[in-house]
Amino acid sequence: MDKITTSTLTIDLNTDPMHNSCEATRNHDLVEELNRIKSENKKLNNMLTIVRQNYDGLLQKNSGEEEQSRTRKRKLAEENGINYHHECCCDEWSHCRPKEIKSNESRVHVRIDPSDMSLIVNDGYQWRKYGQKVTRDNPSPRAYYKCSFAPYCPVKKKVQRSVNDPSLLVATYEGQHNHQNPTRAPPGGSSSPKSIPNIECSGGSTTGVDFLDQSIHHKIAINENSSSAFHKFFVEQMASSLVNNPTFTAALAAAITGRLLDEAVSENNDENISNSRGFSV
DNA sequence: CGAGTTTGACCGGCGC
DNA sequence: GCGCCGGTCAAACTCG
Repeated sequence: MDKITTSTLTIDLNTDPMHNSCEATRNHDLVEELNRIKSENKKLNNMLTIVRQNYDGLLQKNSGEEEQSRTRKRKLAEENGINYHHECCCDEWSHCRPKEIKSNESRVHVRIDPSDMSLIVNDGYQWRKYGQKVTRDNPSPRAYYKCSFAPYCPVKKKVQRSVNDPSLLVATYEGQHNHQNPTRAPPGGSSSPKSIPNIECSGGSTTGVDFLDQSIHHKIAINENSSSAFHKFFVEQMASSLVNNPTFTAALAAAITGRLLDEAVSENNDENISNSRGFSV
C-alpha cells in the first residue's frame, strides 16, 4: 500500500549537490517523519484491511446464502430460543442484513467506561434525544438523537452499546450537518474545545487513508517551503478528503480536522516545527 | 418557565 | 392480510 519508497525520496533529496548541512538536517528530519507517517499509514491500512475483510466476508456470506438464509437463520435462532448473532465486525445483526447501506450513513465506535450506563457520545455537536428503544438483537437500549445545534439540521444519530463489548458505544450518523461544528466555536465561550472521545471509524473505504500518501507526494514537491506551510496543507488536504468522502460522517470529519487544526495552530504558535507528532483516529 | 428527557403509542416496511 | 420490528411522535415529566 505504501506508495512512497525510500529510494524515491533519496533521489529527491540528493538532486542538489550544493545543499548545506542545515538542509541536510532538515531533509533528515523529513525522512524520519516520512518513515513515521508511513508506519502510521501502514497501521491504519492494516486496520482498514481487517475491517474490509470482515465486511467482504459478510457481503459474501449474505450474497452466497441469499435472502432466504436470513430468514432460515432467524427462524432457527428463534426456534432454539436464542438471539442470533453472527461473528463479524458488526455488533448488530440488523446492520448486516443485505439491506442497502445509505451513502450518507456511517458508524463510529466510541470507547467508554464499561460502568458508564449513559448513551452519550460527545462528538462536539449538540443533540436532542427524541426516542429510545430496545431492539431484538441487542439487550441494551438504542437511543435516537437529532442535531439540535442548528434549527433545521437534518442529521440524526443512533447510539447503542455494543453486544460483544459493553465498553463500546456504536454511534450511527445519518445525513450531513448544515452548520459548523460547534466545537470550533463553543457557545459557552470556552477557549478549550470539548474533549473528543476515542473514536474509531468503521467502514470499508480506504480513501480516508489514501490522502496521507497524496500529502506525502505533495510534501516532497514543496519541500522548499516551510514545514508549517506543509502542515497547514496537510491539514487542509485531510479535511478536504474527509469532507468529500461520503463514507465519513460530517461529525467524524469535524472531530478529526478540529484536532489537527488545533495541533497546527499550536505548533505555529510555538514556532517549534518538528512535524513529529502523529494522530490517531 | 423553557429546554431536554422519558416512554407509550403509532406508523410504515417487510416477511410469511 | 397479519404480525413483527425499527423508527418517530408527542404528551408527560424532570431539571436548572
